[in-house]
Amino acid sequence: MAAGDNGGKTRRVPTRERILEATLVLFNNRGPGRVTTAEIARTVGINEGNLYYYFKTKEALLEALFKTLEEDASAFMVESSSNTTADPGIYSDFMRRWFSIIWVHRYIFRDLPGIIATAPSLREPTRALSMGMRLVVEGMLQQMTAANLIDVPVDDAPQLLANVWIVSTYWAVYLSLQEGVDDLAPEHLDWGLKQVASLFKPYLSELGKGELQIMLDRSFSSEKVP
Amino acid sequence: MAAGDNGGKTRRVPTRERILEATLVLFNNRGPGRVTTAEIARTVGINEGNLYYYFKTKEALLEALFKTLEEDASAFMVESSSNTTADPGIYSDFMRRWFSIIWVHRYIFRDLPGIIATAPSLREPTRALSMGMRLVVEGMLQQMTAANLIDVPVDDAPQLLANVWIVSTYWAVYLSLQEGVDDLAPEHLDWGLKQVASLFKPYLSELGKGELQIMLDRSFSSEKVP
DNA sequence: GTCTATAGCCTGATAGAC
DNA sequence: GTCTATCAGGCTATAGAC
Repeated sequence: MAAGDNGGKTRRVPTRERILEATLVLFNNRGPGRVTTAEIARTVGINEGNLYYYFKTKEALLEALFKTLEEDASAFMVESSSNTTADPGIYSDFMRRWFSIIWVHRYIFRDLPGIIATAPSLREPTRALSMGMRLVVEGMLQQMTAANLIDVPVDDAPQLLANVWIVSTYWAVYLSLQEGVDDLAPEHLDWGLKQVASLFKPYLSELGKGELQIMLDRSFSSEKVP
Repeated sequence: MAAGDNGGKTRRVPTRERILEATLVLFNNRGPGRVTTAEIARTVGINEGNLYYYFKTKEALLEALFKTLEEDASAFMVESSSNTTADPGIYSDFMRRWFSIIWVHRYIFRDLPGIIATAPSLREPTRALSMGMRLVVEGMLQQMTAANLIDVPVDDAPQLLANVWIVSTYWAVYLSLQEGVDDLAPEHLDWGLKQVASLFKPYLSELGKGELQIMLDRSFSSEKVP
């Protein structure tokens, strides 16, 4: 076995990726504004100059991280919109997956105006993401309507869609304030999911209510969330 | 007329107050993290050292500003909970006033975790404020229920209350992203009010729906908002 | 191509002299 | 009430080792 060959035993994670992973954790904990490049380097276990080798600026780091969100989100959107099965369970899965994505990239939503201020290049991409998600939720609503799971008056739909976005992105911040939760743990996803579900609840049919219960019973807490 | 005497013509605003006013504007525009003490001093038209004379640290400035929010909020809470009239219009007024307060102090809610990080002394007060408001909204709900304006199942109430808080504090951030609104103008209050109202809408009685319409018709845009 | 060591530059909060 | 000095810390950059 040659030197440098690891025989498929210890797949060495490339430094670039390790940087992105560590940065994501740090950002999620304290927000980009309160994390220094020195700290990132220290956490990864590399030199600050080496960090510079991969990402010339902090903005470049933010952009690279945002790209991973975009990848997660667009993969998700494609799957969601291509769905045609009649199984009502997909709506539960839909919400749960979207919630996981939000959770993983939650630093973004903590102070969006602040992030855009330091990385103006992210302004349009964030808007596009938000618009895209709105369309997906809209499509989901239409399918649910067709499946007799829900009935939302046309007049109420726009506000409902906006509220879904607001609550699904800001429940984490609310929790940290109201409940005094500092380190948001995966089990709090349950709480957030319930909040978003409650927005739909008044409009659900009996069938829809049963489906909702199924979703809430599959607790996040019992799963491994990355 | 003696020097320094202004003859009651130009009531001189104390420097301390001018600092607080200017800081509020700056914070609302860009968030405390992106406003420097130097800029505050420049805006007020005083020296940075003079600013230091009134507020030893940036944290002290945040605390003083928060106190003004507390004053607004507690005055509001007292009035709200002491109300006993049967006029359904008070619920409209209630929401409109609370919304005004949120608007005036909106910098607080932009990155609450960040603010608490730089001013840990605000941790408990912010929690207390949130809890207090929850109680007030809860009381309002009970009154509305008694007045046959609304009927919220007991199971739904907790989530509804949390969503009211989340949407009423984060609609502004949503707007700046989704609509690309940078400088949030008072007329956007209408939009936010509609969002919060839509949370109650499915639970309203016919009487309640009429009342809701009255509230929305009194547009913020046509008023002077401080 | 990957990484370390170190330094320069700049901003911003604080403090004490006036 | 004002001005200037100090001090810390963060981001960026370069030279050179592996």
